[in-house]
Amino acid sequence: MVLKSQVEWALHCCAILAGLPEGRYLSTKALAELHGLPKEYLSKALQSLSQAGLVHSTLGPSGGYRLAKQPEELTFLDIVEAVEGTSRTFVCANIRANNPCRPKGHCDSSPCAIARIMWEADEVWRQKLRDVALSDLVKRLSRETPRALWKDTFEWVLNRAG
Amino acid sequence: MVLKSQVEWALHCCAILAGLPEGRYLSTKALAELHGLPKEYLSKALQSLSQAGLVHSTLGPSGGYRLAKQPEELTFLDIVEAVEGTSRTFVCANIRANNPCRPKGHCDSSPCAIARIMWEADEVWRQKLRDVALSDLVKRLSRETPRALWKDTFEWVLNRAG
DNA sequence: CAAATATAGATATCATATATCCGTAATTTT
DNA sequence: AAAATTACGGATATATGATATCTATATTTG
Ligand code: FES
Ligand code: FES
Repeated sequence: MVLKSQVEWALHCCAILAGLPEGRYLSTKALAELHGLPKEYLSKALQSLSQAGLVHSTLGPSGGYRLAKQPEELTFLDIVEAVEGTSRTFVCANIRANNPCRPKGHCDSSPCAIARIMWEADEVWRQKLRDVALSDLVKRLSRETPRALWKDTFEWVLNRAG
Repeated sequence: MVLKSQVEWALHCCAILAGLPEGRYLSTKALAELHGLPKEYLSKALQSLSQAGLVHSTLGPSGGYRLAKQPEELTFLDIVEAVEGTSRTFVCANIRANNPCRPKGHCDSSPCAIARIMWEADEVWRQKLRDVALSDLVKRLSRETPRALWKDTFEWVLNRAG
């Protein structure tokens, strides 16, 4: 059970877009080059972000993407779910219903205990991701990235931004 | 990103084995019938439990499986990881290394901030599952299952147990 | 008008989950 | 001793989803 690689891509891209000045846009092509990713496929991830309303896009030359909200208001969970979907990691196939001892016509009222426990674990996972804002990530990255690389990247992005 | 259905199967089977009297064994065939599952494939899940040391098996007629530990000492995480594996849900492909602004020969010391955050979420998920013992599940099930069905199932199992 | 862009749909490829089948060794029952 | 039953491992088949590419279209910039 592994998250799609698009999740990593989306997080990196959002971190870059968070550093973009107001009103500027960065294209799929630039984001793909910056991260060494297949442009066409990365495009799918960005479209997911767009459909989820996390980023805003414009067409034409000098078009591309920018964040639709402030980095403080975008959570990890927003980004992960935009790409990965919101469904739970555990699905209850209700195999308890196959018990041959079961009286015929018996109907289960509530979800079973197993599923509830597994879903609680899913929920703490989600809550943890909800507690981290995109701005928190940017802070950490700016602290951990070598100053020169951070500056060069910022300039590279501004150079490519429409 | 969905857990394999074998995870559900393994949890149900362990819950049944937890009710088995000391020294008795229950076969794959019986467990498959009880849950309406394909015997050959369920066998793979049970083999995973066996390899992880969660259950003990014997060969021959009247052979099968029993728990290798007390239900209080078996956690949800033990069972989930035995079937699903212990790898994390987020894998860092280190695409930050593809940044064209990066000085050549630059080497990353620590894991990146994104991966660390995602792994923290994985860890709270695991911790939540570690906090639930198999005995807790059995308690909940005995409370929520209709008394007659609970009793009939227990008898059915004893009837099939070697 | 020409170039660049996002978007959607179609398609291809690959990995994994799901499922079945068979052979072997061990054990119990007859 | 023979026969039946079982766990186990390996091989194989099928279905589903992830990964990746390609094309066509509409929109915007210059
Ligand atoms: S019946 Fe199996 S997890 Fe709900
Ligand atoms: S470099 Fe992308 S998550 Fe680690």
